[in-house]
Amino acid sequence: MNIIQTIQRPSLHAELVERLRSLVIEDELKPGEKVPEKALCEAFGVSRTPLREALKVLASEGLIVLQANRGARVSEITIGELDKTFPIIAALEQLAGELACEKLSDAGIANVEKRHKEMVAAYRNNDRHAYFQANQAIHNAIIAGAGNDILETHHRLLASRVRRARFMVNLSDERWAEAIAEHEQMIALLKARNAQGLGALLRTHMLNKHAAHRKALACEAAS
Amino acid sequence: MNIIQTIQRPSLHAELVERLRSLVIEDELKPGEKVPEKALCEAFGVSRTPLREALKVLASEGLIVLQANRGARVSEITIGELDKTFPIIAALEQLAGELACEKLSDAGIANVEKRHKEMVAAYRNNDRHAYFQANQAIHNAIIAGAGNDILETHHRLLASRVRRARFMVNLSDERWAEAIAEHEQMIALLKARNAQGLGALLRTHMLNKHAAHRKALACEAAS
DNA sequence: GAACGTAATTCTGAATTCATAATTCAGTCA
DNA sequence: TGACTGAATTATGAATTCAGAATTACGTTC
Repeated sequence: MNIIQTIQRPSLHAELVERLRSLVIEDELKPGEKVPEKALCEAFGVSRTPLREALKVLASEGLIVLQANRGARVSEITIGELDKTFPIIAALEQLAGELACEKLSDAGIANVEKRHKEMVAAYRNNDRHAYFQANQAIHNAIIAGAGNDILETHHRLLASRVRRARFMVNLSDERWAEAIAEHEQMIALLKARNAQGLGALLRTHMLNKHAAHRKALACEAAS
Repeated sequence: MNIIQTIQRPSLHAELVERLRSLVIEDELKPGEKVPEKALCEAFGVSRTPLREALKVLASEGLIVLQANRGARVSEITIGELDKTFPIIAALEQLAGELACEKLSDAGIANVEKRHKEMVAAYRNNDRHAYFQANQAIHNAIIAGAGNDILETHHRLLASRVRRARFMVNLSDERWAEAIAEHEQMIALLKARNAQGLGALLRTHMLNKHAAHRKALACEAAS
């Protein structure tokens, strides 16, 4: 009787955590905005209990902040927060890169390379959205390739806080080109199974991304 | 009017998260054990609602696992989990070491050194408990010294999952001596403000600790 | 007309209640 | 005796209710 899979109907609160997280990450709920408890309950067709349970989880992840007796607000993403978060993501990606070099199968590497080609194509077509998607997919594939779900979880938590920043910045063309070049190198190092090299590159790649974001934000603040 | 601090009476659920986390980390609730919802409610004198909210948060941290319609259990800490967690902690401590070298004040370094001397004293007296405390304090001081609260949070989450392993292992005398030597080096590098060096040492220190834990666990499993 | 004080309303945190799923246990039959 | 069935009990997930805090609306006073 191992054929039949166990039926799993996810609990309401787990479902709500996912849905709400998406709302925040996809910028449907904007930073600083109050989380409309009642409206969300009606929208999702659930009572307040599971929704509030979900809010507590999101708060522990740092995506929202709870104010005593004043409900929840979507966390503001400040430059200071970016400065704290990017280096951590960089450190985790370094580790992921080292592990992925050892653990990723040849098929897995081929998959990364395929994504990379999609990304380059998107770059050539000036399609920022597709570029972003492919870029995301590559990083996720490497993280997943590390075969460490705890690492993956923490990376996802941190990345989700920073991802919203993409709504705020427009990266320069130079940085875009530079990023492509770094990705080219990544593929090469991955194919060569150069763990230390890939780890180091992923770290600097992320720190470069951080610098680019900082610069873009400073420009926008000035204008 | 910046003098008066805002009065903060922590919400029940926040309080409960802390208390329950302690119960798990201090091994009052043992891995695999069912979390007795009703009993805890009575013990803390609260209703199920805030307690269950706290359980959801703890579950998202990975300290407990929720089984649909079958309540919560304290997560088992497996060797596989240690293998996944230690490298991540090592990577974060590396980063923390690099940052602390730059940001820690001279007074902060002096504090770390003081803790270190306490630790050596505990080592000489063969007082494992005091040693453990001082060791903990040193690592926490370095993490805090990095001045990155997000890094601190994630480190704490990961460390709490591994800390319970200390109830399972008895480290060898050789490893103990080795750890002391590594700590001596740490102080030296910190004083020299050698960021790269300290970072690298913290990482290998943590990986050595991992290896020691692995070895001790393997011995116990064999016996 | 602006500032303050008070009442009404809304919202939040937590307790309670309710429906349902899981577990336990007694009874039946092989 | 032992395995299976089904009722009784218990525990869980979620809705509802309730008390109290915060916000808003309104009236009063200067």
